[in-house]
Amino acid sequence: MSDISITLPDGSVRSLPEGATGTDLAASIGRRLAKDAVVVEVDGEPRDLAAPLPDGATVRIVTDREPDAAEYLRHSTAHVLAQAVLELWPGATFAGGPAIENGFYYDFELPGGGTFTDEDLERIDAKMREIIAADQPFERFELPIGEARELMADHPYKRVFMDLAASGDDADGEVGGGDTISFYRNTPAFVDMCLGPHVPSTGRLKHFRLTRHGGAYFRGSEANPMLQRVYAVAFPTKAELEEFLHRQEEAAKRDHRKLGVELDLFSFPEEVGSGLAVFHPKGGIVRRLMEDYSRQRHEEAGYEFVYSPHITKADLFQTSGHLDWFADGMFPPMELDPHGHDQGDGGGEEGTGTSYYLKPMNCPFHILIFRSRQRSYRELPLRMFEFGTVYRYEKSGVVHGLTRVRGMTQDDAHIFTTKEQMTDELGTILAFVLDLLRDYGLDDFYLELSTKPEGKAVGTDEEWAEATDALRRVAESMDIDLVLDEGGGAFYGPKISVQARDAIGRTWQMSTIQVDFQLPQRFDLSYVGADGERHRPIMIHRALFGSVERFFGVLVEHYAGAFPAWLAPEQVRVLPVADAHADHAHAVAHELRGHGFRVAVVGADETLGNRIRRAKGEKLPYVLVVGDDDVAHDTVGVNPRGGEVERNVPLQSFAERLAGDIASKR
RNA sequence: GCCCGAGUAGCUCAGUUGGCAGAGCAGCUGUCUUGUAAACAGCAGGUCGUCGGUUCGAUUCCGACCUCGGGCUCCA
Repeated sequence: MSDISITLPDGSVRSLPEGATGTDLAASIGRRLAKDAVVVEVDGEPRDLAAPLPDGATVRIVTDREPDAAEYLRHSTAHVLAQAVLELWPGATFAGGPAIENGFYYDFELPGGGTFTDEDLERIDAKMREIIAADQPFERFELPIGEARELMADHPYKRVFMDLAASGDDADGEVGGGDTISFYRNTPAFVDMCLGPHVPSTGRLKHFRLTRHGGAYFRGSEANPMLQRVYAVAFPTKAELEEFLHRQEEAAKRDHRKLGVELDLFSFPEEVGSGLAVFHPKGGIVRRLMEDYSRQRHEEAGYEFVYSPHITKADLFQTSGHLDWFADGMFPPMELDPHGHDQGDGGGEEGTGTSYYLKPMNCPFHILIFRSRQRSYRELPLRMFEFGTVYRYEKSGVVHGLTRVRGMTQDDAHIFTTKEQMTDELGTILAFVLDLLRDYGLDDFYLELSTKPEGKAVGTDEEWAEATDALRRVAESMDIDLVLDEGGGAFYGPKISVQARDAIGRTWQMSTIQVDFQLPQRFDLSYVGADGERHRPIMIHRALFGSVERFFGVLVEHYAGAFPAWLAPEQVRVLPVADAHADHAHAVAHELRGHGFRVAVVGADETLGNRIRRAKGEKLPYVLVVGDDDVAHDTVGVNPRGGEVERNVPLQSFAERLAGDIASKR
């Protein structure tokens, strides 16, 4: 029997008997390695450890300490989940179950259209741990498609995957492109169709937790049946699992919906309607400061401020294309004078009066402002800015806190440029947007380029390509990661969106910048060029906050409710130790208010300790305590958020410190 | 919109064979006058999400609707 030679990633070569497997290779190197091995990569292709190695291959042994091991562990654990559910619910069938970020899921159809309950998750978890304790092997085998279909006779969704793959569509990644279909058998009763690879046996799988269950359409389409999905998280080590669960708890504490109530910032009165927020006085201060600073920066950057109404006749949205492409996202129209005569202004069938719509976007109004008179190339780029409140009829299941609402205010601008100016202007806009976001405390970004949405877009391929290229060039010049979002553009043009990572690493879509060749055409916009001829301007849509509401919610979570001094509703609270110090406390407050600071005094009706505790709960930047010493020397005791108490601080030096915090936006 | 779950005091939550509704915190009134994260006492506070049904009687059982949470789809 001849030997085979295997090259390891470090370049060394090992000789093994013919037919040797990854397991053999690992064992020949070391016991520890054999124990930790999860799968092997043969010439870059992942394979089971049990598969024979081909002569001359380069082989990397993936252990559970390496980052890419988690995906294999998750996928294998998904099989255990499927086995558990199929055992617990005789007659159940299963669809797909991929590894995802931090874990995996699996979709099932339970007999009689059943659904999972929270208690079911506990039963499934217990069954999974039995399967893992039994240390069942994952045994691979392959069948021709005909036999594969027979094997999966009771599992129609698996057969759909096979049929799709046979017709060249393996978008789900369930089957692979070969002539045969691979399976993994754990027990005589449980076989799952799968590309693999898998860990050698279920005993390798330990650190998972079932987290949620819910409905999910088969293959993600509303046209398909709804299946029952179970989600789980899974990690190679217990420490990583616990770390993840801990991060989840920390994120829950930052939830802006919870903090919005606790800090008295905003609410969603049921009487008003789903997805419609009201801002309370404290939230109002934060919001006004956010908006004021934005206005100031926009003014400095050459934007002009405009205003437009909340409702308009249907014709405007007919011209803009919104009624053709965005009608699902709009509130139904108000029918005015429904029995009157058609005024000839359109917006309804003959004799049915006029329809008015709540506006879902601000762009048509800004276009009308542009078109209100003849424009010269000397005016371009013309930058119009509005805090424009728009209304969108979001489907009932998607409304979520301030991040997904039905009424929102966009910090919306539309820039009209010549074709020649477009790329420069896009670069200026992107730099402006990133700079401003940094002032709001977000400084970790990546960019996403969204291209033409097939089937729901207006305009020619050439126009789309040109606009997309311009955006790509600008994005690439920023030295920030760029990812492609195929088909994610708006109906009128491609876009760059800025994704920001917050204090605990979650990403949020913030600003969008969209190039639009379409609306200028639809509204027949023009300007007079240096040549005396009429030319078509190009329009750029951009919002920096996205919506003020969403941005507000993101900032609450980013700062965990502890706003930096420049945004804090109350920057300083002065606490007299006893009533005798009340006059001094008020004098201190008066002095600080004179500097423009937001200050309150809370008298000595309660113990000092309790008043401190309340102020800390409200996450104020500074609490000042004044007692006998401070009255005598015109000082204050400074208790800063997240810092040590300082005594006998001269009032003036505290004022300078706070002014510094505010100026630096910290 | 679809699948699942939940709505009890301002907040967090108890409340089972269907029989007059509970706690802590917050609020209000007193007392206490305090040097850095919970002083003491008292009072008040609820159409038990809404509407209908079953019942002698419904917070409790049934139905519809509204709102919220999780998931799918969608999205600023």
